[in-house]
Amino acid sequence: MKHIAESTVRRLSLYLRFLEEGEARAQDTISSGELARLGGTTSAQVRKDLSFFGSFGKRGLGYHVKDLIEAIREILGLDKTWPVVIVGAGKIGAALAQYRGFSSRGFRVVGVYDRDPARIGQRLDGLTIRAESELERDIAKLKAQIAVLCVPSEAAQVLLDRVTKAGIRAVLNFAPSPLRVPKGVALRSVNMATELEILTFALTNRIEGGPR
Amino acid sequence: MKHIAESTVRRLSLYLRFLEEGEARAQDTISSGELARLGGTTSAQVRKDLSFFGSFGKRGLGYHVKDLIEAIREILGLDKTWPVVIVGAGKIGAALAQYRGFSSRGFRVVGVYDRDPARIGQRLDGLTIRAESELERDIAKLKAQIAVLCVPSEAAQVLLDRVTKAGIRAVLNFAPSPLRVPKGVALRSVNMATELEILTFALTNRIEGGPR
DNA sequence: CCTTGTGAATCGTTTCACAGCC
DNA sequence: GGCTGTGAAACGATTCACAAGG
Repeated sequence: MKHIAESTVRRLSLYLRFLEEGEARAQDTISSGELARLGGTTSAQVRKDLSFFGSFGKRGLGYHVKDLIEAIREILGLDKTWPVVIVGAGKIGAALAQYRGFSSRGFRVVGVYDRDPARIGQRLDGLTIRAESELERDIAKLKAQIAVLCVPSEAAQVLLDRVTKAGIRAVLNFAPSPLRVPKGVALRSVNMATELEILTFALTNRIEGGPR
Repeated sequence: MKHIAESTVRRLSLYLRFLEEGEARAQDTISSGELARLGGTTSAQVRKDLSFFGSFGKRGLGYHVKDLIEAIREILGLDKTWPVVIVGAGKIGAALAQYRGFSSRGFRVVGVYDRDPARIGQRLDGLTIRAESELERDIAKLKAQIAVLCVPSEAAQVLLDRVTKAGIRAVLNFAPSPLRVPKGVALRSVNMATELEILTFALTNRIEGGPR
């Protein structure tokens, strides 16, 4: 398959949200123009994004909402439930472990891990915080392929190496340090300070910060 | 000034981090090649990024670490302290209110707000959670220009409208719904589910793409 | 008419390559 | 010799515009 830009995938995720809202309102079909208006893009962009993966629409009519939802779910790999482990049960890790937005979209947090004995054994929304030493065994047992890293910078690379050796193939990192991943492992990093800095750049340069 | 790409600003934020690490190790100068290696990009990219804003290097030598730190801080608007208000003191809002990565980089959380009477008055790391009704008065009094939105989707647009009317000019949004901002207000949204979906897309579509 | 799907054109970003300076 | 700064070339993403189908 051709290479797909990250921006395309991000927009597909957005379209999916609008489609689900449409489905909830019993909307039957939707045009590329309407999706574009909702998503702040152009109809040509919507059609191009979808056309990478197939022909889902009907000329003169638009896209059938339910069919397109199913198609995009399959494209994004959301047609199954993904077990996710959260590494680090500090403030951010604990918040994410209880975040409803994950479970409502095909992700299931199956484990939360920390090295601090004071935290191990505490309960978070139906999950018990476990010792970091259990990570390897649990990842194998639970067949988890996705990890969310919420540990301090100093620990991030070591833990990333450990979880990828144990079978994790995708990592969402919240530590504010750049990480190296083995080939074949997907990595995304969210750096809160960088996000704020993009805003202060916009403020000091009086530029508009576009939607992401 | 010419339009600067978001990717450029993001890289500047990254370079700044490496430069600060270099400064801590008493490193005097750094080349574009070294910055590139650290940041996973190319030396030409580093030089191009910097050249949008001026000539900071010396040919044959590289960049003086301290000077470049100062220059990038000024470019990003980090040469002053920005008061930030956090709207919504749920799990994510509370975690961010206590996040050390903000305060260590020129951001000062000056207020945390919630509408839930059970939360109002609770203390978070030296701050007292205040009533959402105080937002307008406090934003004016504290001259805050940046808000971090950590409220449920349904409330996000209403609160965004309120804070922008009160003087906020940049918003970092964690609610998973698209928002509209008035002209002249910068907005960035971080959607945790979308980040995970980009990862599941990568996992699902790893057809070709090299040996493992 | 309406709207999709898509080659072609445009626009923006990254990489190349080298002149200029330390 | 080493490294920056920068036009030019290459690459990639978005927008245009239109043929084709409901």
